Amino acid sequence: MAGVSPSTVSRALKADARISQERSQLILRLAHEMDYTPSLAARDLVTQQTNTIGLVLSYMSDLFVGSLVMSIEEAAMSLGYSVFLISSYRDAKREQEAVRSLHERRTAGIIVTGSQIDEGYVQLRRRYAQPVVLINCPSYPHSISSDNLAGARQAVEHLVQLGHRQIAYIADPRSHGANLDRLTGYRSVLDRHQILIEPGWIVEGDGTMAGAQQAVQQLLVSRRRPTAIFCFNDLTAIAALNTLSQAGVRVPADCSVVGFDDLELAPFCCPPLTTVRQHRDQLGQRAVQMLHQLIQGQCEVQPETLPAELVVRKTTGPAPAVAEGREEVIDF
Amino acid sequence: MAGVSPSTVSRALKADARISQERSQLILRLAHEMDYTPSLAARDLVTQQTNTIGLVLSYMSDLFVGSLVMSIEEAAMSLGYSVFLISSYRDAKREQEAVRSLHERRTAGIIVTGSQIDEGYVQLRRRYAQPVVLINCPSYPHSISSDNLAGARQAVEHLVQLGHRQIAYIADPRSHGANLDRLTGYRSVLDRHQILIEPGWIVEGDGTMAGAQQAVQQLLVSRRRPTAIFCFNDLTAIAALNTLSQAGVRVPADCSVVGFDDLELAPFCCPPLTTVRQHRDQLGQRAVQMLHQLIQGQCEVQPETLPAELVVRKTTGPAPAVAEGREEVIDF
DNA sequence: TTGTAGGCGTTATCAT
DNA sequence: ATGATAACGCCTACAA
Repeated sequence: MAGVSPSTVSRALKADARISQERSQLILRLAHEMDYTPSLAARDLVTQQTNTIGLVLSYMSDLFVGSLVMSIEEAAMSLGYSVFLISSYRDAKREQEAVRSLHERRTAGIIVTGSQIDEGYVQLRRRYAQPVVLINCPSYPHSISSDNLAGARQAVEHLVQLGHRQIAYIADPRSHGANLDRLTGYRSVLDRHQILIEPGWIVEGDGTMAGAQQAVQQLLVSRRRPTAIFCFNDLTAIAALNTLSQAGVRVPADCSVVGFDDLELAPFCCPPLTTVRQHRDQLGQRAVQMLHQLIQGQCEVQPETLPAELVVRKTTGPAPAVAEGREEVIDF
Repeated sequence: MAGVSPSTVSRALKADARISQERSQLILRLAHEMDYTPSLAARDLVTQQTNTIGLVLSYMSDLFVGSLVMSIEEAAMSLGYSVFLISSYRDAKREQEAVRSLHERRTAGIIVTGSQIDEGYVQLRRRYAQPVVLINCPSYPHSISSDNLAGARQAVEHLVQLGHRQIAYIADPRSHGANLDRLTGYRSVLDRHQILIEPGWIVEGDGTMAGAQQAVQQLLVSRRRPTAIFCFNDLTAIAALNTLSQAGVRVPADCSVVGFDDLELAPFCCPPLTTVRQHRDQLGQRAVQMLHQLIQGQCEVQPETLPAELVVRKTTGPAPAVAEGREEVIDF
């Protein structure tokens, strides 16, 4: 159309140095007029590189994941990558299918969050050429995680310091890695203080808020009601807040509640939620940086753990002074 | 590797009929052993079609968007499409850049939600070959929208029926389309009932919860406090609930609150939130179906509007009996 | 049932 | 500074 060879057009479009001004101008103008856009597929094919990274995540509608994705997108963009997202719905099959399809797309590398496979990637790593970085799976060599253990410890220690001895934990079985660490942190603090955990005080939701609600209801009908609840995450805590309120249990006067994540929502709960902050922006940023290093062939990257810290707001307070000793006799 | 021609391998991999069993088996086995995965870029290039649709959205961390994306992904998958997501951050420049990059990727079609360009796509449509479907922009010929107008009317009518005469609206200027419709619905109901809207009763947030909080604070210091607040969306309503509670205003005794969206979160607010339900699953599903029709060359698609209905929970109640007549004299 | 040949749209290499 | 040529990895006729 411009009466020049494809090579010349190619050079004009990518602002190659060795091309005359006038030709370049002409070609650029024509390209604009006819709305010509080069085909990425063709370019990727000959270049043998897609500047795209794959991101596998659990659910799109998860607030934690949502802001994580934003930080990943931003970091990726600043390094010149596009991001291709796939949801796994916390299903191992779908997760593997997602990774396979990213392999098909020849993405430069993959970030996985909320994995159901976890260490399984050490094997996938050999089969597939693309490097993989996991978020919140510290046992994997290439991973970035929040310090779930320390975060949970701070939360529970805070409750113990407030005088609580009857502390429950609402788990999320779907997030086994993070869940296990938080549970371990919970247990370790209570152990250290020689506080017994009643069997019925560790309850499980199903991942939904309705599930969390049911878990709280179990707690409410248990023989000894806990005076404090440590929740796997903020959404669980919000469900707890609501359920307690419906049951006439005042927070924090009758029962304290602690969440995990520190979503944007947390300060706007009623009352504002005490929770453990995860630095989602740094998690995403470091994950992309690590992946970038791996893509560039640097193999000596170390797994990283980012601090998680307690943010005290209004859902935690002193333990209510109930007849505790007597009840203990009844229970055991 | 199998000692056969590329065509044979190609046929085996896509289960072509005309190939012998044994060869096919062999090839499939070898392919599996050496972890061979065909290159999508090469296939797309020769096939001249990517079975991928592009999805441009405002923010990943928006709960409304999140569940919309899930329904879109699901519908797309069932029709054999992959989905490529890009965030626009409600910025017109980034939105256009997103569309350009999807054009580069030769996606089969594009869905846009939270557009800042809106009707601008009627022009883009000619320049780019890919069909575009907009969500919540009823003025565009190819669009699926919730009935924002009717939804807002139901919400405000509900408040009027409860005796409220001093009703405020918290707007979100970033979502101009939907915001305008909801504002219009709000106005029309009050007009019909010949209820005057105090100038200070239409306030704007900045899209964040903190912004919504400030908007509510403006309302609280206004000369005549509203007895009810209609919020642009649920997150705004949650911020309102919190701010009112902090200020010692009881909901719904002193002030009623209505949201919009009916997020999963809504029933778990304190108190559970009265809101207008948008059928996000249907929005997404219909959007994909419409796009699919356009991709297949059917041009006679009509814009669609999906019903939005009020869900009454616990944040709305009878208007408090204050000395209203007297104050009116003071104010005017 | 299988192989051969051509081409998808781009870039890289080598000439000119 | 520009053009010709080959190649990227795959698919689709067409021929055998």
